[in-house]
Amino acid sequence: MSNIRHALSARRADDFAQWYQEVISAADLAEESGVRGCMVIKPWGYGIWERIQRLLDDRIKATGHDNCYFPIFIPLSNFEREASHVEGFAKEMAVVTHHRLISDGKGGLIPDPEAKLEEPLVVRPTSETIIGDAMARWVQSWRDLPLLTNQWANVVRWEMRTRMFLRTSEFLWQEGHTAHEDAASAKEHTLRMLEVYRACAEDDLALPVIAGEKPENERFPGAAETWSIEAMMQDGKALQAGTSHYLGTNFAKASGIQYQDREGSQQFCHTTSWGVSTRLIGGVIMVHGDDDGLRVPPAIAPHQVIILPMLRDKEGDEELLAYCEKLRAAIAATSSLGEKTRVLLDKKPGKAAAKRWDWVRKGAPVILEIGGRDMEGGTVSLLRRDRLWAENGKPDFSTPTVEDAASSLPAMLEDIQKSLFDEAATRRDDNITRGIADMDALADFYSSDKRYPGWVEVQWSKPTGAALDAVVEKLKALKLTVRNVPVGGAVADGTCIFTGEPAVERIYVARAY
RNA sequence: CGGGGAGUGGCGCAGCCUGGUAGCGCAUCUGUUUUGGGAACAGAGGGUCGCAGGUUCGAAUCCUGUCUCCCCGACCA
Repeated sequence: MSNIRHALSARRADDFAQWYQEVISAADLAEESGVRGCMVIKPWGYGIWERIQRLLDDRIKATGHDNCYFPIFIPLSNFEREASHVEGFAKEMAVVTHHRLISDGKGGLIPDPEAKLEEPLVVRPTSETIIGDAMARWVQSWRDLPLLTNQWANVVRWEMRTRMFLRTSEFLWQEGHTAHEDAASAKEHTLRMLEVYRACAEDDLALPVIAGEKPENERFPGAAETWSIEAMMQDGKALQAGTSHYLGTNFAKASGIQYQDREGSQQFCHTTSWGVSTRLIGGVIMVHGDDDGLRVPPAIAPHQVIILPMLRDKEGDEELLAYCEKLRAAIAATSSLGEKTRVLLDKKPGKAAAKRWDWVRKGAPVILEIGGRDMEGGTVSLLRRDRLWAENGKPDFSTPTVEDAASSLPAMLEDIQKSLFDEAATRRDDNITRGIADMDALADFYSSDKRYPGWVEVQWSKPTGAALDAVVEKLKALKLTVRNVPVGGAVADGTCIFTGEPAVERIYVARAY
């Protein structure tokens, strides 16, 4: 429909990167801060994060974890303990070296040379080492295990190239840290939390994901196994939306997390860690956004229903507002998706028709416009954000009675939640290609189209070490990466696309964020 | 961190080459007329041109440095 007047100026199909940025500003999610790589998360964006937090926190607590809070500063000597961890993060650390400023004599301030810290503090890029320190104190006996903790925090990684929500120098996340008696129980827990992430992504954020194990070269620094959930964006690229790590005894040995077992001998714990971040919001944008802005899945929408009275600055406005308030209360008394329906009566001055587009861009799931004639007829003008346009190229309003609107909203919100997921899942499934059996075909596939053709499932022999490095190089030439080996994926029955050896498993390769 | 591009009222831009202390559109405010739908007209407010130095009688404009953003690359749970 070329006659549709969209709410954004950028089009997904023309310039996905520019469109992404326009959604963030048009939906009022976040803005630049003036500090490199750091953003201000605005109320609508932060409200979405709070919803994600609430729902995920419930899931984390339901699996037996307690929340804690650890310091943002980690003593350098503490951070140094795990060698591969250091190697992985050393290049992107913020370091605190002074604790006082003095005048530079020119009206400015400089760190006081007299106030240099004896031991620098690093700003946490993740908290394995400092939490490991605590675990070493907290765990004495097998009776203390498993130790299941989580924290909600900010972390800092000095990234070379940043993008709002997807990769920022400072970001908000949740990091779970657990200690277990043995490898089997720690691995089991790693997968349990991966499943929690899958459920949260799919059921709460309506993001279809593929859960699986990352290849050796993509492991978290210091991990024995890294698992991820991967989501497909509308440009066909993959986004790692969450990770869960089995850390073996690497951090236990580095931090001295030991316990006395049932036989009375000292054992090292097997630990896990897992996290998801504000990057999820970037995923929601790139999966559910359209040419009119964001579409927020109802489960994570700060406001699910917006009531817009068509005020005219005349007598009658008060009566209209009272009518709207009554409807607001009726909707607020209903439950949707297992919680009280979140409805906002937007009384802000201004024309309803103009305010409507602000809420369209923000992606509120349902907008109810109510004018004098609606009030007389006992109806509302209802707009579903997931089905915005009618055949005639105009907003597709329906006009149920107020009673029907209020009573049908819970089911409608559930339907929107489901339809956003189904739309994304269909798109993902349509863009996974199978049956490519050699590198030439793979290269052709990814060079045949200007747009990203999505993901490809290939079979491989699971090379390690130098052989894996060679595979990574081959893929890199095509700007591709191995995403993961899906949990419960079909068994291999062919030869490795990279080495020609018998394949042992099927993997997804894709371009990625 | 390398290559390229850009920073001028809230947003999007022109002006810069050929120095003479800012302009357009949208938005905002006021008024009028309208209004079942992303209003029209008129008027008004708002910017020391990212920041710091330098050249000059005079700098948005020229020079140097620096910060931030965007794209590509390298890097990256």
